[in-house]
Amino acid sequence: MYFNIDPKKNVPLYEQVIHQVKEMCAKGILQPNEKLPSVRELSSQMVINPNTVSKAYQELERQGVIVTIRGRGTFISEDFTHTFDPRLLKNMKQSLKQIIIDSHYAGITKEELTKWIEEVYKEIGGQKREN
Amino acid sequence: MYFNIDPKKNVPLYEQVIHQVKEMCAKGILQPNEKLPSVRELSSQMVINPNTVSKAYQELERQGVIVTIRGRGTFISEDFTHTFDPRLLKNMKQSLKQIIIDSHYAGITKEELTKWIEEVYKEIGGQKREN
Amino acid sequence: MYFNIDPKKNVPLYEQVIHQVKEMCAKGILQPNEKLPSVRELSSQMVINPNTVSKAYQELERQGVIVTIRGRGTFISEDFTHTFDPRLLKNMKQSLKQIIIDSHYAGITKEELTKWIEEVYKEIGGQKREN
Amino acid sequence: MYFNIDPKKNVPLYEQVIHQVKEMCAKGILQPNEKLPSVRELSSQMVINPNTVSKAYQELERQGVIVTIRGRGTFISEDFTHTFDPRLLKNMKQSLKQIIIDSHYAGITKEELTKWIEEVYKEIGGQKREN
DNA sequence: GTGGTCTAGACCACA
DNA sequence: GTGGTCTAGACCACC
Repeated sequence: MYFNIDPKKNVPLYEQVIHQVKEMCAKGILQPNEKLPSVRELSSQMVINPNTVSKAYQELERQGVIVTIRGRGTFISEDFTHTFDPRLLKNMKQSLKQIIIDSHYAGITKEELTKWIEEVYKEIGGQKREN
Repeated sequence: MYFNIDPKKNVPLYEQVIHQVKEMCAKGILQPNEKLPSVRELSSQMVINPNTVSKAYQELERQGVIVTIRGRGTFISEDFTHTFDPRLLKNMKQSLKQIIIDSHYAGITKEELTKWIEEVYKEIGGQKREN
Repeated sequence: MYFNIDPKKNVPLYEQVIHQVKEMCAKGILQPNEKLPSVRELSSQMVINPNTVSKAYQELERQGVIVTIRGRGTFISEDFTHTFDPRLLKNMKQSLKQIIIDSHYAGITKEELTKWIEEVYKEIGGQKREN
Repeated sequence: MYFNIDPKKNVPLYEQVIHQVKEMCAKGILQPNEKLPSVRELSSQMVINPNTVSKAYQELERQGVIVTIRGRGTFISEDFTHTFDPRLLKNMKQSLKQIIIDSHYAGITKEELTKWIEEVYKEIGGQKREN
């Protein structure tokens, strides 16, 4: 459980935590039913405010990525169900488009970008969550 | 020159303007040396504050997308030169990774995502900026 | 942390702030990782509008001189990396040429001007930033 | 008489004209008593507004670089006398300091900067105005 | 507490 | 007419 958090980035800390957890799940580093560190543990380990970790956990739970069982702790959820939110899809599509355009302005060719994407899928490929 | 701005989105207004201009340039709707609407014009057209448009224009100029000529107005740059900023590249790569993971969680397959990307490139394909 | 701002000068206030911060960094008065006064603090201290300070800070961050950490404040960067922007170089060269010509018109000899330059380098010499 | 004017620069056009004239004088391209093109001539040659040229000429005359003789035209002044304006000196010194600091941030060493200065003096060296 | 965004409205320099 | 700067004051997200 190593977290890579950079307060200098303009991405909010709590979002970085969310991203990290989701990434580790996708890569299979975190397995379903696995226990996550407590809010206090994680916050002291990362040297950030407990509220920040708490907020991240809440959002992760809202997204169905984790579940907290009162008195027992927080766990990776066993049964992740995709939620087809059309607005979410639209947003992702738009973000993707924006990145493509920006990369285009930065001189990145379609081939390079495709290579990047391949790399990401390779990292998470063997551990595809298919439930 | 139709702009689509949504004040309800959590993306800042001025960034939305930036995105739109860059997208229109990439698609060829805006051609090099073409005049953009004046700050006041665009702001009244979009029903937003002139300062907001101004901020967007200034950032676009910083990125080299447009040039402003004193007392005359703002124009699409004719000579866009890519700047290889390693930090920028890293950020884009990370954003891309995040979108892929999020899309993965939303149940989007690699094939679907690749299709999306193809679509974007098709839109901007014929008008590739090649300087 | 004493700032000298002159609203009567034709140099914009926010640029004066930028210059001052960069000068203090170069002289070693401000050290890497040191915290800068908050936007509100500095603005009330200088009796200028917070937005003006904010604009200066944002530009300084863009230049890599400072970093802002969300909810914590702004700090002098610890790792300043030079960016070789050819346009920037050209501009500086031209400004320099102009000053030399103007000083020439004002009757300043090459020797005097060289002495001025020596003085500036002496001020910042011992504290050279060597990222 | 070739003028190099770039409306895209953030330096006002009329200042660019002033700079050019002064530079050409310093280099000896323009000699004392030499006639300058009329406002109309120059403005049409440069494709800029006559008012802009006029403003430049007025400022040049104020600085004593040129003289206009009603009905005859505008000429490079024969007897240029240095004006020791302490405020002007202070401003130049400050501008110089700022350029040095900025160049320092851009990774330019003292040696490089000195070389730049040498080059400028070499250009204007043989034609030093000493009256 | 921090900075970021936005608005409204003013003034100025430039062309 | 153009964009640039500055102020005053508001609201928000983040920590």
